[in-house]
Amino acid sequence: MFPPEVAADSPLLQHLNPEQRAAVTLPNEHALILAGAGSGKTRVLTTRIAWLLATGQIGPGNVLAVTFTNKAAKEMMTRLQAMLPVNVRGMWIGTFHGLCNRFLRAHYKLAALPQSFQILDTQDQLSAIKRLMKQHNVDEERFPAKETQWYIAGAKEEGLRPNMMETRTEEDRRKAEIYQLYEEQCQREGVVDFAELMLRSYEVLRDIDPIREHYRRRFHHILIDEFQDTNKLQYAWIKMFAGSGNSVFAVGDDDQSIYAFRGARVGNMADFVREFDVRHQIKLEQNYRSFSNILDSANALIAHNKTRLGKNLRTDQGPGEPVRVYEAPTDMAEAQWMVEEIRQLVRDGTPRHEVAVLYRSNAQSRVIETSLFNAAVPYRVYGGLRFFERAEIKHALSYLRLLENPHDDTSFLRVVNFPARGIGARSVEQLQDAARAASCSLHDAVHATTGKAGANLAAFVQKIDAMRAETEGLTLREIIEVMLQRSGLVDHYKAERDGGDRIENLEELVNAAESFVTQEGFGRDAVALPVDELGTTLRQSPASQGLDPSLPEINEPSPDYVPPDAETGETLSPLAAFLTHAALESGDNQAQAGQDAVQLMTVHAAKGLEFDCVFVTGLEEGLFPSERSLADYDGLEEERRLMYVAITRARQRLYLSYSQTRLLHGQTRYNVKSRFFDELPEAALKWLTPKNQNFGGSAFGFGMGYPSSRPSGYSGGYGKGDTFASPPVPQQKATPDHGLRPGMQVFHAKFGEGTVLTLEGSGMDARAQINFPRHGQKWLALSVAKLTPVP
DNA sequence: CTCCCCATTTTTTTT
DNA sequence: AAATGGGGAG
Repeated sequence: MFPPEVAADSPLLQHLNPEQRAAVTLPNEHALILAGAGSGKTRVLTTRIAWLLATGQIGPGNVLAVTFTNKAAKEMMTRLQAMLPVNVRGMWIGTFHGLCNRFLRAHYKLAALPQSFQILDTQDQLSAIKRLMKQHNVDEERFPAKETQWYIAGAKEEGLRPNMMETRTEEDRRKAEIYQLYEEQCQREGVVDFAELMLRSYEVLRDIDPIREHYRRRFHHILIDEFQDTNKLQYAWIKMFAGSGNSVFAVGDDDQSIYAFRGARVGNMADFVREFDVRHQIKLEQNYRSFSNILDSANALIAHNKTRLGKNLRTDQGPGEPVRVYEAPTDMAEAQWMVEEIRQLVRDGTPRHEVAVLYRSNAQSRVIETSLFNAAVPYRVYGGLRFFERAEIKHALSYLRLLENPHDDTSFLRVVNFPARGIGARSVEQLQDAARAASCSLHDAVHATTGKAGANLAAFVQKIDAMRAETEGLTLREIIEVMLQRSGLVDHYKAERDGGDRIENLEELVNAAESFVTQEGFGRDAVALPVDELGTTLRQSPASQGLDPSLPEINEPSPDYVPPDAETGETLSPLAAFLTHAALESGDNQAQAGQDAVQLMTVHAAKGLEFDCVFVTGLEEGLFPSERSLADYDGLEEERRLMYVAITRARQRLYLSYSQTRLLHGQTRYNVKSRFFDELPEAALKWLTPKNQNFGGSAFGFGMGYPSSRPSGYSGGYGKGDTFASPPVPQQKATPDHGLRPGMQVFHAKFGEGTVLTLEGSGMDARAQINFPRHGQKWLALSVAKLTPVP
């Protein structure tokens, strides 16, 4: 082991600025790195690990690195792998939940879980709660299942068990009681929810001294990404690992804390500094992403927040282009303008995937999609259903889970009558009664049922059991293929009108399993890693750690590798491992990846990403900031941070737009521009409206003058014979009877000749937006204004 | 058991 | 406007 100074010129440190280098080479003490947007946060984190390994200070087994998302974990491993010939697979790098899963599999006995416990995702949890409440006659009016779910998850994230819940009112007592029953049900069925993964691990660490001590001896360095997003339980969990002699390296940005609504506590940063007596705080303020007009806007905006640790981004890049601001009369016009702008960007050479359209809420994507679609601009929407959350996939997974564990009642109920096999609510109810009476699983209770219903149930159970026998010893791929056929899922979807997509997804499931087997090494050459007395994997002896080039190359990092049982060497079946993988990593959102497409997503989803050109849309009071956040001050500050995140996504060009009116919940809402505009530096902005409209020459305003491929022009619906059937095509109202069309020349007594831009409303409410060359753009009520068409 | 109609409800999301 | 969920009818 050599002192850090010796390696000060290490190639690892070459491309780091002084602050980054300082962070990477910090001594073994607790540290907080305040990493602004685009300041090279991931790079510092990964290089820190590489540095610790390369200088021989520690071995791969001594690192615990935690992230929130699988994507971040994977990226960390891939980058680390690129820096050092180290086996990242044996290292504890992963998501909070992934690592907890690994921990619980290793210590499943101490955690009082079956080795092959399965994980309930949010959907599963909700249906488990509904089932439980029904069974115990809980009034769903008084205790909606969703709220109960929220209550339970919230409690667990605070580290609270049912007996620790507040029971001052009758209602509190009832809720705690339901929570208790839920816990018992999960335990009985051998399943855990996401929060339980964390809480259970935490409790094992807290209560079992040798385990805690073992891990404390082992993990010399604990690194946490996105620390500002940790909740109370996650922070407590980290504290369990941080014994004397260990150092916690927390990286975060309080200005990018946008998940308070789901329990994240920015306060953890201050608590960490206080409780760990953190002496090393490093701010990474050098931004490598954006030009200064963009950064100045971000800085000026976020300066309006009162509760900040304080940080200001700077860049060496010049001012760059101004931030462009656009005001549209309607949400459709906003979208139309944006599409035109995007087409121009693409013509000027910007790749489409470098253009992002951000919005506050998912509902806003529809109008934008329509415009993009009508203009035939390829786009990709992030968000919505993920692969493993699709109904047909969940059904398939339920069958697979029943093969693995027949007592998984959630899965049992999901597929007992899917595809339909004559087992209705009544039969299921009877079965549930029988199961409760005998306090056994639904599967085991089937014997007790009688009659025609009983026969159907028996046939179902028999089918599952036969399937289990039949798939014995088969590969994962074969198991899934057999299941798809025997369950009747494929036949069912084949018979369905538009079941084609679903069949495709089911086939995709086979592929997913196949690549899972290859990646995880669950196939032929699965090698059990050596295991120490406590069941944790030890990669190599300390002497050989770190730089051994003879280590085998690993093709793909594996975020959810689980060690085999310490005593028996028993390891998870590929099937059980795959099911865990499916629950922990719900898969990509939408297919059609690879295509060069404009990226549409919420601001939340954009966190951590960057693009050459970014459109932030719908910047209106009530929408962004959202009206639900305006009630309290913290809410507004979080919205502002959200806006900060949005702005800092842009590298070169940033557009901010809003609309005077917007169709929301089927009603036109009139909005004022967002207060955030008042918080941006005027010098960095360029208003495209109203002063600077580009109507000259073409005589067409926004949206007009469409390419000949789409003759219908703006207000798309006026075009007849629309052949673009599938994606979202909004319903357009019938042509109003005032006889005006966008693009028409009209004459007004006072304003003279002008061009009709937009038409709104009908009958007495009909309005037109008209551009008069000498008077600018006007909105006129058609019932009042006297307009004559100019031939 | 299935189908259809009516009523309700709309932030943000990862694991 | 649209999607979801529950209840009632066939």
